[in-house]
Amino acid sequence: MALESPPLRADAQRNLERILESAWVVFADRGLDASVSDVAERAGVGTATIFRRFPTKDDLVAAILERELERIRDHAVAAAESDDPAAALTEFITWAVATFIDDRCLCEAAGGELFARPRIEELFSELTVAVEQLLSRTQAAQAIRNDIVASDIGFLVNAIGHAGMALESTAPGAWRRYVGLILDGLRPEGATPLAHDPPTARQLHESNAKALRPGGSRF
Amino acid sequence: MALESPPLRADAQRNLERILESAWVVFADRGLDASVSDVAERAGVGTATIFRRFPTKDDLVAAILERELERIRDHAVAAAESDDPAAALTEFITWAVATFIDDRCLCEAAGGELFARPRIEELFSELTVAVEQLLSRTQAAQAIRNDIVASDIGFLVNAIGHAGMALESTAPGAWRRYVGLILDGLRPEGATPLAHDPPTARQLHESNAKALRPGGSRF
Amino acid sequence: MALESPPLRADAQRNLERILESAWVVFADRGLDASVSDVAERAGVGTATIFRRFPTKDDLVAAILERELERIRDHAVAAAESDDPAAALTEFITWAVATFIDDRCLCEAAGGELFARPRIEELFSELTVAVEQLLSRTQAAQAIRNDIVASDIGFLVNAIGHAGMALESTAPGAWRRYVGLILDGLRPEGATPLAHDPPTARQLHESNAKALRPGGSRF
Amino acid sequence: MALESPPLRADAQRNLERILESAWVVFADRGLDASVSDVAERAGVGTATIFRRFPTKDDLVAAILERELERIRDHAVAAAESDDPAAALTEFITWAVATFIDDRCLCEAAGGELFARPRIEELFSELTVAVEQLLSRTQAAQAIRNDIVASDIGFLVNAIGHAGMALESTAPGAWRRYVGLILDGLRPEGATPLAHDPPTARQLHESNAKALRPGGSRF
DNA sequence: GATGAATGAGAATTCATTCAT
DNA sequence: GATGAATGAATTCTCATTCAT
Repeated sequence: MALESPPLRADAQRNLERILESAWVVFADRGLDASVSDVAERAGVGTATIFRRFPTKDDLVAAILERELERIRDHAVAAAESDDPAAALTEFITWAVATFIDDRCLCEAAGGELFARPRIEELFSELTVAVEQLLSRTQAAQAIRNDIVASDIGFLVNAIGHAGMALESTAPGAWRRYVGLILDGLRPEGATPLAHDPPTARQLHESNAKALRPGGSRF
Repeated sequence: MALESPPLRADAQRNLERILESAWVVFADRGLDASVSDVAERAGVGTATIFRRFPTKDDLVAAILERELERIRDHAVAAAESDDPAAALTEFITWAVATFIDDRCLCEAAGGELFARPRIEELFSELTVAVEQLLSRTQAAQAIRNDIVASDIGFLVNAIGHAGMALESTAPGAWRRYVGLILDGLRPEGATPLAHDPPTARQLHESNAKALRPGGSRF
Repeated sequence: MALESPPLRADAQRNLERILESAWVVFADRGLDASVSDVAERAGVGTATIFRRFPTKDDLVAAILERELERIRDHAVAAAESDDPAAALTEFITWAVATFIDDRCLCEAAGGELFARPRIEELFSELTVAVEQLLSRTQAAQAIRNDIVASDIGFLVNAIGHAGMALESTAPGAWRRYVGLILDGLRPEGATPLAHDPPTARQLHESNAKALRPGGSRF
Repeated sequence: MALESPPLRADAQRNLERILESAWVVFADRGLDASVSDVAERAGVGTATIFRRFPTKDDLVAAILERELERIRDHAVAAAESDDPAAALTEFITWAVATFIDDRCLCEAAGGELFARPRIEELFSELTVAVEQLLSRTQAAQAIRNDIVASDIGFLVNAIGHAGMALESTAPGAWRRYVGLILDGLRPEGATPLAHDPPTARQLHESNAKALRPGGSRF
């Protein structure tokens, strides 16, 4: 993620990748309560090897989140440049929810205190800019109501993604139903005034830190 | 939580109530990661007293959930009998989301393996019946699209409630915005066909058991 | 140490005493780097039992220090009331050095950050008052130079005690030689003006916290 | 620390010097609990480079101690040849205490098992000879009591140095007060017979090995 | 019946030392 | 010859649950 002065040695690079890959699988699968030992075992390394690269468990989780957020941002940027913004918006929201559903880690960390980290804030901000642009173009095409802002999309993706994930094992794909419902609600036709201002992007990711984990890190 | 043959002694009954009350406050406030000792301390009893009534922590949490579900079911039943089903539905959804937001316990447990317990399944089933009835009457009044079923309401309340809770500390009340959006999506006007069948009530609460806690209880 | 509202149960009291006794032996013997597990093993209890009474290892060590400081204070108070203050001062210093030598724990903790705890500060302050009184009476009898204050005695006891402890295994009792030397230096005859003001009592025990453990607790 | 057959390559020599310099700074500053990695980082070398030259951390610390002891011995030798032995003795003691206070490494290692190493024993012995000579000349001038031997000076410097170091952060320079007191105690006037024979030089540095670190190396 | 004490099984994290490049 | 990566053994501390009083 960051620029390491000397490029990592070949074997270390391999291990680092195995660690990230394992952490991604383990945390996506079992959630953030999974232990670092679980990650280490899957990666075939000792726990100390992980702690060498990632001084705390939070650092490891943050690294995974960064990769995920980079993917999401990239997707949003591409969507913002699409010829058909309305279709691109629909596709982006659907894809983003699917991404949440695939990754418990993303889902559980969403809005948590990890989002206060500079790099993550930065990515989040870039993501917000891209979505804002996508929304503007869609609104210009009158394909979405005008009172919607980027943080609304963030909220809804998180909400549907989180709840949809739980449903995935017994009713796979059911989440698509709710994405459809949300999209219907976002259309300009029949829109009624909304009861509250949208949260700012900062409110969206700063909040939960205190709400969900009053005593500090959950770990 | 079946009835024990001999009715509880007066002091035991008092203790039981204090335990439930304390557990409700503590878990609603600090989430399910709060320790049993915290509950015991607030209730002014020893931990062993709690474990006598509730063999495991899960049993205690389940008892709380039952009480919450009873309240929600009662509210739904009343709504189902309202003279103005459309208004009653709106009010019920709003109230239910607010209830989720007020109660971290409900929020964190929603859809988890605790929902597989018989008594909770039963309550859930009663709740489903009431909501189904409320929906039918609203649909008869053409105030809501016809492809919506009770489990959809359950899903959406859970989704908005969970995500809204996290937002509550920095953007209090912002969740009302999303309730409004959902309600717009539920209106018959401009509805587009949905991509997937709704989950069954059973799917809605059975699923997450495995999805969220593959390794058994989180505790 | 503190006043517990309900007196401990008989077995718990026994365990608590075994824990304190074991901790005293282990820390006195092997120093503060000894692990809590070592203490637990010697006490015949699990580590969690120790952490139940003493939330952190520091708390356990502090409890031991309190007991030691109480003994030292009591001794000082008795000395201050002696009929022969000069003899009492000599005896007190000798006894205090011997106490240091017997207890690595006292020796290593002396002046550390544990001394910032209220109860320990309080005991230290009481000790200081008693020594001050003992000194005044001895000075009135012209048996000790007038420029000596209580913190000087504290410093010297600590210095000779610490260095003497190391010597104890190969030259047992050799420390008495240096107590004698110090006492000669404290006599009024031939005293030359001292190069520096004495530290205050606070300086004496506040200092080392930062000097010796810049990164926080040593543990 | 014997001479390796082939003289070191130029770069290796440079590295060795940087390691020693860094270790001296780091250990003097942060104490012996500082990690080998810290030393390596400051030296700009890998940890393995350190362990190539110094098979264990103790070996590295010993190397530092040797350099310090060499300095102290040199100072003592110079003092022993002074024209004014009494003044030279005072100056030497003062300087030695200051040296202890400046160097946590020296202070923490003093008397520990590292002093059992041949090269350190040798240096210690040379130091003892020089101090003995300085003492003899001072005693001949009747400027110091006759019952004082070199190991006494060692003990006292260690004692005042160690305790003084802790005081340095809040009462800088206060140690000079105690050097003065000690010097008063060393004067022939008013000397009373001492209670114990002096330790031998060997006792002075062999002892602590067992006293302070019964379980082997602290590291 | 009720209590608080005891515990065992982890969890994160650190560090001296060894090994592959 | 030098490097940084890897590791295993410790250490402090937590918590659901069981037991003795």
